[in-house]
Amino acid sequence: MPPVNLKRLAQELNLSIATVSRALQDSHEVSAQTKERVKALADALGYQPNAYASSLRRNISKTIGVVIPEVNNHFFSLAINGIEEVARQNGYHVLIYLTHDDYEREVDITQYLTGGRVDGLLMSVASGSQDFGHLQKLYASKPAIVFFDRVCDALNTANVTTNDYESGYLATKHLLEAGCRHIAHLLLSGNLSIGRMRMQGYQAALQEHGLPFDETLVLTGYGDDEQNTELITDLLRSRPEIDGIFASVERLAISSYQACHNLGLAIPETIKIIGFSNLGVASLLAPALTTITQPAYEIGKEAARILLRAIEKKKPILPSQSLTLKSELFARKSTARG
Amino acid sequence: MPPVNLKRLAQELNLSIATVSRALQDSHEVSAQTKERVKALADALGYQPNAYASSLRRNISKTIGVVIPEVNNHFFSLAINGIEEVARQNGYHVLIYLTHDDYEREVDITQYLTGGRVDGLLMSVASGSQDFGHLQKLYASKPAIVFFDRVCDALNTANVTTNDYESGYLATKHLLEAGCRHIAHLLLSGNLSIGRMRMQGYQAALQEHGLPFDETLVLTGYGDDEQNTELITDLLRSRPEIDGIFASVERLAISSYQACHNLGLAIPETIKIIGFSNLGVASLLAPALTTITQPAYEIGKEAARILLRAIEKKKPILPSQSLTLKSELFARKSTARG
DNA sequence: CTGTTAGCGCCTTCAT
DNA sequence: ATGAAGGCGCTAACAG
Repeated sequence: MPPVNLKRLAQELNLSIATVSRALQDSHEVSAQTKERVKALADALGYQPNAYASSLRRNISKTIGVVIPEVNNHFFSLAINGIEEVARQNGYHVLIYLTHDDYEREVDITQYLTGGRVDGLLMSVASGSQDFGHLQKLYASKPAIVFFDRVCDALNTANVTTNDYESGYLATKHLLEAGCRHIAHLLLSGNLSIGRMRMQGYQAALQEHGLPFDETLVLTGYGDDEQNTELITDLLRSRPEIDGIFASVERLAISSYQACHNLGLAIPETIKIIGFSNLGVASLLAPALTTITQPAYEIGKEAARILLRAIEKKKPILPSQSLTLKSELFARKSTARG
Repeated sequence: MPPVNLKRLAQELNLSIATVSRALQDSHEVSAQTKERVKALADALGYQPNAYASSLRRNISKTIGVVIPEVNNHFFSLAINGIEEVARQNGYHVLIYLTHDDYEREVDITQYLTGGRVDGLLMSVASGSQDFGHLQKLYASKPAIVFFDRVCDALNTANVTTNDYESGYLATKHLLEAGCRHIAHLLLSGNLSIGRMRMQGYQAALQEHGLPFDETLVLTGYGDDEQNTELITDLLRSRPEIDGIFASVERLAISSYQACHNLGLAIPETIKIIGFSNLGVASLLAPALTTITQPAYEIGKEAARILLRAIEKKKPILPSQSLTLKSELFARKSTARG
């Protein structure tokens, strides 16, 4: 059973390979009749063009890469959802790579990608990355790159982000207006642009309300959830004046919730918690926490759109194409009873 | 600036393309000295082999595809984690495709994949799929396939699953032994093997305890969470004798939790809930629900291992390589106070 | 040990 | 409207 390729089709139809190729591409310079014959046989035999031959010849792979820290995270999985959607609609394939927030892996991965395997790249940088040499090298090697959420300002390309500064500001203001006066701020280690932005918003809101910025109310968490719960529990125990918590990451909001639970502190009566969340856990808890939700799905879609447009038009991506989408604040649903 | 390919390296070194190629592959038939020279220059110029040329020539793509319903789901995202891990360790790339549990899309996707783009495939079938013609066609067209979690028995290949029947049985037994006598069972529509197995376990446990199987206690939910919460609320209102719920899917467990909350039914005093969950939400709630957790990460890893081994050895995958991993039951953590 | 040759399957001038 | 021929970058069989 010979393979089904252009040669095979050509032989069976007594045509040249070139004609068959053109017919399948709906070229104007092929008679309608021939087109029909060709397509009919192609269908019958289930012809599928060899993607690699085509890529090699045309120097286009119709494939994009997605490099993110992890997928087991509502934000990123929703983003992938959006990316896959846009890619599929445009006939693109999606390669996925996970860095696990590890700098070494990120470097490794970017090296694979230097080989023309992808036409473009969507990236959210690992929290551990301080040096961006690997990204610069990758960038120099061709593929279009769009960053989303966790961006790298060292490259001259577009970013799709959310209004992190403003969100941090609004979250804190929300707590202040609800009467909180001693608001702890929780964030993750690593020097992500995101964390910095949110924290600046937090500081701005405090300042606007004439409250001092107390560094000892800022807690930096790590990877392990249980450990974070411990840290927060300790903080709450030693600082009983704390009446509000602003968690810059969903997992820290959950840990806060559990810490309060462990200490028997009523939410929201004694302590109010507001945390970033992406249709994840925080809004399902009882009592539900107030959350700030990033439009993750839309972020993925928009980032993919910018990337694909640039690829199709063969134009470089400009920083001016960057987009900032708005996060939304969801106040706790009243836990209706009856 | 000419491109960095074998030709370029060969020219600069006054060697033939073949020798350069062999040197970069550490072939035994190249002098150590030449190897050094070649590698040095390759490094200096940042040579990266063109993946597509190599794939075309060798008819091997070092790429696998993952076809799953969705990624925004703890089970699948953990599984991808495992898959990506194993793939990366073996130098494979991972293409991802989402069906959104839609039969049409699944058919579309399997058609793309018939073109030799991937060496193998990991799949969890869409819940809507009744006809497996597309899978049979795909299977006939070459690539190795391993199913995980949601399998398709129509193909003669390996499956990686969990002990669904046993889990359903144990979950129900757990409730029975805790004193429940009227246990509702919640599952999703679609005729997935998984749902059937778990339900059978449920029935077996009831029978063993001499309780009748009451069809009116079985509720089939749909895609929308809020709607499901409504359905469950109605069920609980109209059947106040219900004292236990076995949810075959995490989202239904959450909906049950919220329905109880809405009705003011105490968990676990009035109603005990046990639900499948994958390090997701259910165990974080307060009170925490008892959960059955599938080893999703391990499932992904094992499925990928079976697949890659078969690809590397160029041997077909046999049903006898199927694996059944065990789910674990986690009783609710005592919500420690103080 | 190294070089020459011949494709993998496809697309694209150039010729007819 | 069709065909013939060359080559994308790489590998592998066959010489020497």
